[in-house]
Amino acid sequence: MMRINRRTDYAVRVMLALAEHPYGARLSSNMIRDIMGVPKAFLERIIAELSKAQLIETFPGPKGGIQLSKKPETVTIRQIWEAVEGPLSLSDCLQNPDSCPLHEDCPMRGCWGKLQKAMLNEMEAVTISNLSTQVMRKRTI
Amino acid sequence: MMRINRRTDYAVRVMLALAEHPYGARLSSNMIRDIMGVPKAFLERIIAELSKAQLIETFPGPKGGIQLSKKPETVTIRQIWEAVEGPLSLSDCLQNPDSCPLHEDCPMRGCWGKLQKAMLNEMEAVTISNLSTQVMRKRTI
DNA sequence: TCCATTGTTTACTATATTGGTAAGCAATAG
DNA sequence: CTATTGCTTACCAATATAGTAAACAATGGA
Repeated sequence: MMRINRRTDYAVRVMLALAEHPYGARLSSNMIRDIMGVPKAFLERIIAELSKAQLIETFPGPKGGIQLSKKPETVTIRQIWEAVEGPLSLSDCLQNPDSCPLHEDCPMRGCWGKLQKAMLNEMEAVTISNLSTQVMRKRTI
Repeated sequence: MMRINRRTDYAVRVMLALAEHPYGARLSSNMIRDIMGVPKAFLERIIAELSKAQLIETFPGPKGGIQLSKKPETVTIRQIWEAVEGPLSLSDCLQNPDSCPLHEDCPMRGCWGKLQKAMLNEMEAVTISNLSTQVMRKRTI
């Protein structure tokens, strides 16, 4: 039914929870779980993936936690997406045309290729800073 | 991993096979299977769905088959998508905000809402006529 | 030093979705 | 009447998803 992955959704929530605090603030995974309602064990794996992609820095131990590794204005949805899912590929045919049963004329490639391009453009245009200021604006009205 | 549904892909192929013949031409499901490489039994179910959505007309019996019920310039990818998958909803939160665990401030709604909008715009902009002329152009070069 | 607190890693599991098959039914042209 | 077409339903295997559990590693402070 073409839904957003729960993991991806959670990953954006994590980044957003961080973006809603002053830059450099360090949050524990328990705080994020409480703010964003993400199951603990699942959350920790997602945090590890965001860390591997260098979108966040993590610190173990008491007073440890998680913080953004770059300014929220520079973190796009696409980056978060790729951190947890890898590059978007709506169809095998797109990255590997040879595998396509309809060969080089495949009209599907144009169809899904354009759709994928539109998605990537949109995901690249939105940063977690955009999203968090939207929330702020809503809250102050 | 967010892939295009095989059913949706096949549905577009069916429509495209029809669009590549003169308007009003009637193709049997076996012909479409051969042209587009879609497994027979699966194909027939997809055809039934396209028929229910009134994108095609079907005729049983010898000399029966399938034909477009409207001009290919007026058939968009979005229509085909919705015929086999129902309306796009990247997240429950989008159609039913009350179900959202993060309530009315949910920043995810903005995020995925914009992405969904971009996808729908793109899918609405592309018709099977567009796609089939692209193929034709490619073939004649 | 030891312990509580944090993140890391791996293995496992239940459920849903996906992609597909099989078989029998219904309509119809000749 | 029969061969040819589409229609419907039930079923199945493989995979992906969402999540749990448990053992582990780092580290700051008493």
